[in-house]
Amino acid sequence: MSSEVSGAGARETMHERVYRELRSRLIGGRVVPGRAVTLRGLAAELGVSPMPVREAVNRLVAERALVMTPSRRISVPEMTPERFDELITARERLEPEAARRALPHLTRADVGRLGKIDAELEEHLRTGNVEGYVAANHAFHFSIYRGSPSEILVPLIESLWLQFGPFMRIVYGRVGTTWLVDYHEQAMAAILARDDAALADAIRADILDGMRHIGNSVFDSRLSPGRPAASGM
Amino acid sequence: MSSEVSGAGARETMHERVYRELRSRLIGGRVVPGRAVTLRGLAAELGVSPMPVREAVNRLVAERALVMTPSRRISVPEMTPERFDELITARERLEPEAARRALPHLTRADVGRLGKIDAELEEHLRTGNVEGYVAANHAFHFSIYRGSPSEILVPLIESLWLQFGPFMRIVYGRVGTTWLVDYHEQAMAAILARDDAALADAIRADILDGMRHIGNSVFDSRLSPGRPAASGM
DNA sequence: TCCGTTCAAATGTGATCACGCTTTGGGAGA
DNA sequence: TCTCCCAAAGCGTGATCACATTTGAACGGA
Repeated sequence: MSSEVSGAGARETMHERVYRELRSRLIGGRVVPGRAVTLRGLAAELGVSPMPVREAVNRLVAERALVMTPSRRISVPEMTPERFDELITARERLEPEAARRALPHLTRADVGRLGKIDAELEEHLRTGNVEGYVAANHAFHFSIYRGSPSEILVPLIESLWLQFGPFMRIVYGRVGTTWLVDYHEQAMAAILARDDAALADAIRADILDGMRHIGNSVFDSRLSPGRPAASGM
Repeated sequence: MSSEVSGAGARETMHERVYRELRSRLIGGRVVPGRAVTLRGLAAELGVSPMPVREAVNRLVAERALVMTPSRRISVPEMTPERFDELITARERLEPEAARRALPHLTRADVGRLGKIDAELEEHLRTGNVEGYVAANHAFHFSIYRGSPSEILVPLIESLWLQFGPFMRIVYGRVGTTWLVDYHEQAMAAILARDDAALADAIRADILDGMRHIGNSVFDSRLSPGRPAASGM
């Protein structure tokens, strides 16, 4: 009778709270790649003991959202061209399929919500609000994917976004938020038309076009998906 | 100077050892879905304190190889038709791509090794050695995928196999190990021919054919990939 | 015989501490 | 001024304990 009615032992643990906080920072690009983090430091910052932080960080390391150096130090992973290329590929393979599977469950009302999110997204783009844009883009994609209850595909995709997050920050700081080709509207139209192939294509195009644009601007071009850069590193 | 030359702090932690042990049990199907596991129980069984077990189990929960009930009890997840279908889809989307990317790095010597693994695999099939078969099949696929150093795709695929493992045990116990259509030889031929499309097709066929056969025999047929079963649960 | 209550055992969670290793910063020597 | 070295601080790891909650079975009443 404290505050929740759920009753069925659904109380949130502290390490879950910490996990969600760190995750939100990562997806929102509010952490700097390469920066080292420490259990005691995070614990002090979040006002908890090192213990829950340990569990949350361990989980993020397992999801490859954080990395551990050979000397067991924790840090936000740097993006390499190879990693970037693999992430694009994984997104391009999984997200259109997730969208296709969600389509039968998406209603006209869902499209309405997507339209609102997309409007906010463009507003953030106009005002140069990077964090807002990233959050809205995340919301747009996962509002689609989560249409179908998924235990595998959507968590997999979330882990990919988690790995992209810290990189996005750098990217948008560098690229600005200018290009904007609107595959989101194509996606919404495809949902209304119940056309799963068109929806998958719109998602695929959104990923490939956006990511390639970002990758080229950061990694000195010449990074074509499916054909790894032959250079060392 | 103790035993390893690496020197650079590469010593293995206890929770890593526990993680690898549990992981091996899961992939090898040496655990029973639905069975509850406890930290103290595992700790006693493995001769360590509950602490490293806690970290290993948390990691496996993060990878969805174990699940946590709402009342925070740990157990090996049961397979549902929906989960099964999603796992097939994820494998079918990721593994051919991983193979395609590995192809440029695979040598004739690698194919030789694959041939040896495949021979062992068929021997295990003949003698009805389920664990041996599962291990050999795992070795075959990942010997291909790991041709290319991968930080994203291969770990993703490993997590999928981890989720399949406990199910396989039941499956092979029920189906026997009879059907055996050899896409593995097609894969090896494709590697020798440097034909990435053919390699991807062989992997895809191996996955879809094998998995659909298994799924049909366990889930009372009528489960076609990409078209979720409409029944409740 | 069946169902509800109760109570002890067992569970995951979080805190705290000790340990070995790595990092780092300052001082001694050239 | 530069280099080397050593000591102190800081790190992740693992052990142990207290605690709230959950489980499971014995018990008593209908």
